[in-house]
Amino acid sequence: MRLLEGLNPQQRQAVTSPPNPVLVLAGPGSGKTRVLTYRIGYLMNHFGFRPGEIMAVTFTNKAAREMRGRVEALLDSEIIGSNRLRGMSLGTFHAFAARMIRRESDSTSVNRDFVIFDDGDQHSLAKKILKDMNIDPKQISPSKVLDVISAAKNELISPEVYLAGNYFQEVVLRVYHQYQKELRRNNALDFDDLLFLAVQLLREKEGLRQSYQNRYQHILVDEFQDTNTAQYRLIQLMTGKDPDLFVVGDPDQSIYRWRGADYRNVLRFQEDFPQAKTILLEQNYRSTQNILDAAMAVIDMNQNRQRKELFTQRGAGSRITIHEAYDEADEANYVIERIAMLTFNGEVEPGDCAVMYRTNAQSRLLEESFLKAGLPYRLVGAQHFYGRREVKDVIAYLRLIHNPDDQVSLLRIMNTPSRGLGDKTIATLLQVSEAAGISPGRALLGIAGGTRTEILSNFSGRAASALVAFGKMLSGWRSVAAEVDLGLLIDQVLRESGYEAYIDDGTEEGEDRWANVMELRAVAQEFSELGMTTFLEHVALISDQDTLTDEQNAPTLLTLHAAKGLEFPVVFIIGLDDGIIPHQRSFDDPEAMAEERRLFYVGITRAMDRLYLVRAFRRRLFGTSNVSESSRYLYDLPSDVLEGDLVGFETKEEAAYRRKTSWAWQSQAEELEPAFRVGMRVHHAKFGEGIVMESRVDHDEEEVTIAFESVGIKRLVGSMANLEILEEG
DNA sequence: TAGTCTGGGCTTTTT
DNA sequence: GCCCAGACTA
Repeated sequence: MRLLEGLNPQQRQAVTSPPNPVLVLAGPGSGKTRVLTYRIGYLMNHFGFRPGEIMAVTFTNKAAREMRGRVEALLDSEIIGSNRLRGMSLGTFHAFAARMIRRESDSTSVNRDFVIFDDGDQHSLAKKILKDMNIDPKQISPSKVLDVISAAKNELISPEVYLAGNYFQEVVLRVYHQYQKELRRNNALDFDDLLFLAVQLLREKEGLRQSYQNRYQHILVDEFQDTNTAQYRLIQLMTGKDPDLFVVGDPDQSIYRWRGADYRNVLRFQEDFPQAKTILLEQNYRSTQNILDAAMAVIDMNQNRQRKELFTQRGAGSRITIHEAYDEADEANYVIERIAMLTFNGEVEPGDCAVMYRTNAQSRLLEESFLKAGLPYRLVGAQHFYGRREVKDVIAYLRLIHNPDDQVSLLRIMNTPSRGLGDKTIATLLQVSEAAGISPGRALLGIAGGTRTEILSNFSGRAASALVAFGKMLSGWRSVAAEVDLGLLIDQVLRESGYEAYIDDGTEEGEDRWANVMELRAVAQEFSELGMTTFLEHVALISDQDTLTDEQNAPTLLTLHAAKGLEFPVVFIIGLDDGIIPHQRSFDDPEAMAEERRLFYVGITRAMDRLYLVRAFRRRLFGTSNVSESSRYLYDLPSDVLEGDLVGFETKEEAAYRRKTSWAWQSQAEELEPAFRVGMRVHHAKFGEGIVMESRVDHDEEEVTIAFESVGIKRLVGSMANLEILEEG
């Protein structure tokens, strides 16, 4: 069969397995997407299954899109023939669950217009609940509580069965109850609810379960190591007596434990399906052998794992460069210089390069250096498009039009832009609508329609007319929403709400914001035919990765987490200092430490040709600059695949000695003799007289902290400030 | 009701 | 050192 020609023996074995449970342990770059797509093709082509009988689940929209494209290409190609993809379920767990719930909404606590609450919505809800319970959010943070609630939901623990063992958990339990109640009142679900509810539906409704089991004869799961209990259960409930389950994953790349993912589901799978065949994919098509050797040396230090011997036919390739910069600014500059050099020689394109880091905060200096050098870059994550205030505002307007019970959206935009509906008016509205047993959004509509005069009587003249005006606006939008397409609706909302004037205020920032709103409008326009429900679901389930495009030929900046699943010819991993990689927060938890190692492994294995591991001798953390230690992982790398200034010339002990004496840097950056001492009286042209509180020599600058009599404490650069010493102190 | 001040906290964030 | 949220003030 020609379909199988391009596959290696292990891939072929996986693709052609009889329709029984199969577990594919796929090393990085081993062609796992290829195996999945070919498996789908083989199921149809060889076994003759219809696309409607097949379900393939991924974790990200991007992965789903990619797989769809590749299956389509395979089907379109001469290998298989005509396009027969119609009817196949191919998407994320959450999208699949949302569709099921929408269809079965009659048996749930929400109706089919439900909205999906994102992190921000969840946060404001949790905060409100804590406030209502008279709990200081500084004592117990809403996000911590939400984390625990999320973890419970991932483990399929409802508030009814949640067991509280201490005061904090008591609070969690009470918030959890209230939180679910509020979600219901908002006709909303959070991400975790989607999975939980889908599991509940399948569990409780035998007919439904039967029909799903009958429909989906073949289930394929990508990134299986990232499944949580709810997702595992969902898959289990979907498989009938004679399951054909094809799961692909790599426990070594499990980096989302803290989100409930449990790579032990791989072991559970082997227990639950003892007949399952396990296939190892070890041949790598991405990286050079040096990179693979480094990766294996790192990951092999983890215990209790199935080892994979990664190999490639690409040859040894370049050595891995280890570089120690002086400090984080120097680190950023090194990366940019290197990229400039590589691209100048024409060896690589700027877009071939990626810079990876452990924490988002590390991107700032990189960005600054890129800007200073006048070079473009692409940043993944952080303030992504759909997280921007103006985008969320407009979406909130749409959500409210779609679902007037959505109180979180209402509160977000009710007075944005300000229209005379202050805190007091809003608080009263919430109170009286609750007393009337309706949502505040419905109350507003009632007021505007003149049917709720008793509610209106609670407000003074000015507030009342503002409420009526807003209610009329909302009800007007609701009636046109059914008639005009999304783009026109958005235009009308922006105009009538005053949002256009509010955001496009003539400043440069305002222009940017307005451009974002127009961008959103363009996306909405594309959804005009599919409708508001689909559009809102799309924006709720979208992620950072989805907005990553290849348009711009520029280096990519991203976290190690965001890098999973991607590959680049040239990779820089920065911040290889103990405390950053591995992160100090993980130090006291062996499981977390194992995950840090996997994270580094993921980073290494993104590189195709060149890998740079960079660290800083000095690093500023929480404001103070400290001498930092090399990441412990650097010592695990085999020296014969390395080159650079940290290789071969020192052991751990020598490194420790060097740090203590810091001789290495004294030659490069001559330590400045401090000119100012604590207690000195000084005079400054503008600030007048003051006393030196602190003086710190950092690299080639002296930073002096001075308490001025007139303006208070200022921090100045000694050589620049033109300070006159009045008294030696 | 909007701008300014202060204090705490600070990892990752597929959906 | 920097950002965000909530308090405070004009």
